[in-house]
Amino acid sequence: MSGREQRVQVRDAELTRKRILAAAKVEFAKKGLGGARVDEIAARSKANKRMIYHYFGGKELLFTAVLEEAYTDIRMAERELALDILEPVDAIERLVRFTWNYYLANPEFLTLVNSENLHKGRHLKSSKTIRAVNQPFVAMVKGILDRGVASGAFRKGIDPVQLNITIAAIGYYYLTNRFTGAIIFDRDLMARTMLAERVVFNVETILRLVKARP
Amino acid sequence: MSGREQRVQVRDAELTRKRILAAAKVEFAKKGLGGARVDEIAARSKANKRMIYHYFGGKELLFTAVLEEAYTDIRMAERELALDILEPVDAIERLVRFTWNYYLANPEFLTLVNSENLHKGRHLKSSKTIRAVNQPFVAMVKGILDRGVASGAFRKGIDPVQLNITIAAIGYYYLTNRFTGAIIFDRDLMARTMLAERVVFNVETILRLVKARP
DNA sequence: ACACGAACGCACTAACTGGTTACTTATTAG
DNA sequence: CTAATAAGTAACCAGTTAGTGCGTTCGTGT
Repeated sequence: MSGREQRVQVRDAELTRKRILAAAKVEFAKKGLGGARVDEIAARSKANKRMIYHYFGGKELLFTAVLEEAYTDIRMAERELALDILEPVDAIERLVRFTWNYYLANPEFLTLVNSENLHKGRHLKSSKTIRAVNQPFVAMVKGILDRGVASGAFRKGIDPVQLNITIAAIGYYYLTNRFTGAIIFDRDLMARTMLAERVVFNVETILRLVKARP
Repeated sequence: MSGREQRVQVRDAELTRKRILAAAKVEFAKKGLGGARVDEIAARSKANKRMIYHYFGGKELLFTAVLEEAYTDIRMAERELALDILEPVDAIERLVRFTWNYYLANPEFLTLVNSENLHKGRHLKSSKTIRAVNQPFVAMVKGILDRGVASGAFRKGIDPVQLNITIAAIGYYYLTNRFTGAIIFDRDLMARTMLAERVVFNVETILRLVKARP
């Protein structure tokens, strides 16, 4: 029982960077870019504030890094769905369910995207990562749509961009606006039954939109 | 030409209050609750900062007042649509178009709602105004749906709350996330042709969802 | 063993920021 | 006309807040 039982200080640049990024994601998601506090991120990550400037260069650059990571994560998860080997109808339904579940499990993603749009996309405008990571996804949805049209399952002339936006919209809006929604509709929108009802409704909405025969 | 050509100081409590409220709406919509600055609101409204505390009691209470006004405005506009005297199908289409146009013409509404949801609906939770102003609207959409089912135009079993949310969602998401959207889809989502395409798509989405026969 | 760069931490600051105090000026009831 | 009240202002304050200067400690290549 010697005196020095203090935590042995281990230096790990990559780990510290990751701790800061994780703490920043939580803080930015909870308070927005304007409301987030650099000191709070430092405290939460158990890193010194000085390290934030060392690794990221400032609050705005840290925010950019958080956004890039968030988009990379969702697109990586989507890639694992392997939608390109499914029947078109199944692929679309799976994408609708996945999108819903991802938003439900990662609500920070929604507030981060909202924050970035409040700031007119300024942080991602020049990001190579974002474009690189999103293009394959958009192309894949177009692929599903084309296969569906070819097989006669889907009707012609659907813009893949509009479809993509709509699939995201019906899940995203319900969840980001769940607080004002609960007040306006006087219901607990996060109750199990309501959530279950919503996915079914969303799948129905999208399938009715794309299917050739109802 | 006597010396005192200075602006004759006119005192008008109601006008000052309105100027503050209008300036606050702009500032909160642009920067969010956390990013908005009380001094900026004072400057923009050409009122003394002290007046903000005099009329509203503080930043958060001012934010609450802005939100209440924003919701009152949209519901007032909706009431003027007189949807209850239209054929169900026309009423729904008109509502979809109105919602889209309102969001397009009043983008502050979108960011204000986003901001309030970032703060978990804390400012509107106890607001009587919000509930009072929204309930007739929700009831009216339910009315349209019931009439449509009765006439055989709409299919049975559609939850009016889910429909309401969906109509808002497909317009709202496209517009609030237009900046990240433009980056991801590499298109100007605000171009005339894209906007026109979107309303058509939205009407199509909702009509396919509610109609009994396609 | 040792030197050197990278990781880390303390303490500070200049500019803010929400809110207030103390005071002046216009309006109006009687 | 005047006293009371409400509208309006300037200056200020205490607490934050993003960002830094500078010194210390650790790990590693030689």
